[in-house]
Amino acid sequence: MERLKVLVVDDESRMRKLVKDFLTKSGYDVLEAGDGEQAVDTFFKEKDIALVVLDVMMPKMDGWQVCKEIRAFSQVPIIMLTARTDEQDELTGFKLGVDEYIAKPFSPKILVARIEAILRRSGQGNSDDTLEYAGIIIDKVAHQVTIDGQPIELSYKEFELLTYFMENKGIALSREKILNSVWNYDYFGDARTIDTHVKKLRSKMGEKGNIIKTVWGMGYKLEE
Amino acid sequence: MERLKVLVVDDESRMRKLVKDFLTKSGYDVLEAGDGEQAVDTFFKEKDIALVVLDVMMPKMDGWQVCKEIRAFSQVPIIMLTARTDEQDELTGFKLGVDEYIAKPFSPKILVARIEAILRRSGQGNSDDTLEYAGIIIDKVAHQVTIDGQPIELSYKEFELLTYFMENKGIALSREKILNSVWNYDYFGDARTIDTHVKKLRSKMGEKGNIIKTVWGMGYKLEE
DNA sequence: CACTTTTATGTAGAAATTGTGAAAATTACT
DNA sequence: AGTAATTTTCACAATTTCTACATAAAAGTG
Repeated sequence: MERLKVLVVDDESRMRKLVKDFLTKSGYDVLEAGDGEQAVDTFFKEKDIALVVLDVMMPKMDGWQVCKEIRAFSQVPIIMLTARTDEQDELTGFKLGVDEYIAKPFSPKILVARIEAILRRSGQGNSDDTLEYAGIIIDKVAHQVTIDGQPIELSYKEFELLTYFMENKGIALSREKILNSVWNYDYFGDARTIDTHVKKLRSKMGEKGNIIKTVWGMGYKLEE
Repeated sequence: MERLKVLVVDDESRMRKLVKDFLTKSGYDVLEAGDGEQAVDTFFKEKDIALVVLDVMMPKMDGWQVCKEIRAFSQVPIIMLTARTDEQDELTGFKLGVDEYIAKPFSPKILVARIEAILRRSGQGNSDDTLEYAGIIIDKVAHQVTIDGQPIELSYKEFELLTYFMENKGIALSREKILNSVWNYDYFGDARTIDTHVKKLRSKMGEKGNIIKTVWGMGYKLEE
């Protein structure tokens, strides 16, 4: 299991160090940024930051601005730190999609607790863990599929199979290939078991089922 | 190897810059346009744009309109960005021939992934899995043939046969040779079965069918 | 032009492949 | 262990593709 990355943005290096120590001890990988621009740069250079802790008051680019820039591309959870308990700020923050709002000074313990709560809640809401096409949404983390908003129940294999199709839409997949990818490499059974699974998948998918096309003499593919 | 050109259209320059940075890093040549009119101008001035990333909401001319104008002349893949998750929008988009639909905010990583998937699918990706000649495109991976942009349905043997012709265009192929290449070596049936397949191929290819010439007393060839 | 050879085409039956439902085997859950 | 759910196998039906064949059309030959 990989450690989750947290980006800590504050212009005071002492502050960053304190937070970093606590988070590192709690099992996170911590990246630092000393100002807003640096924060945005780091965020988009590193591609899998799980959460951002963001101070409001900073030189060059303040926290609100950083938040906006990040939100234009990402739903990553953001925790805002502010010295003031100004209510107006808090409102602005929620409008921008800030997930939590912690007033300085705060205890590092609380910060860690909040971070863990948020990550648990969002299921480490990495949007790369979802596949979407033609009204079919696959949530790999929750192991859940919805079609046009309606959740459908799939068995493990069915889920794996549909995921494989979605990850390779438009590509004709031979039974051999499917077996090697979805089944374990040590499977030596009948390839026709795929047919059966495709049949069940199609029927469970209702009228969307016909998106899985038969490529005669070859295998199957998910239509584009 | 030449870099593929991607046109990014958005009225926010900050947004364009971020997308551009990512795409440039991923090996694409990025052109920018700040509004719809500029987008259309740029698209038709540059003649080999491989893909367009298009924001819906823009001044002067919105994304749908730009899409229409481009589609009137070109089948270039289009990715639409929209802030709204309005389903109606999505429907309109697909009717206009939008290839992908990404809701803002999104992660640049996803955008790049989608772009690469689309280019790979449309065969423009840097792969030798596609054959192209005279408006006929064979996508070996998808096991799919398009003629002047229109996909046509071929059976397994027909697909193999056309692929063989395309790989040997301009070369007169004896029935013997064709049998040995397209059919299994243990085939001992009538060589005249090729005639039947050629007939079906020609008819399925419509007026492009006559590109397969008869070499009297010898076999067939794909005209060069 | 008559004649031979070769190719084109339509059709029907053969062969191959996939769809389907049910039963058997395996796995997961109390 | 007992039960339910899932996965796999299997047999046969349905479908698609392939091939053979008969006849028509076209091309070459003298």
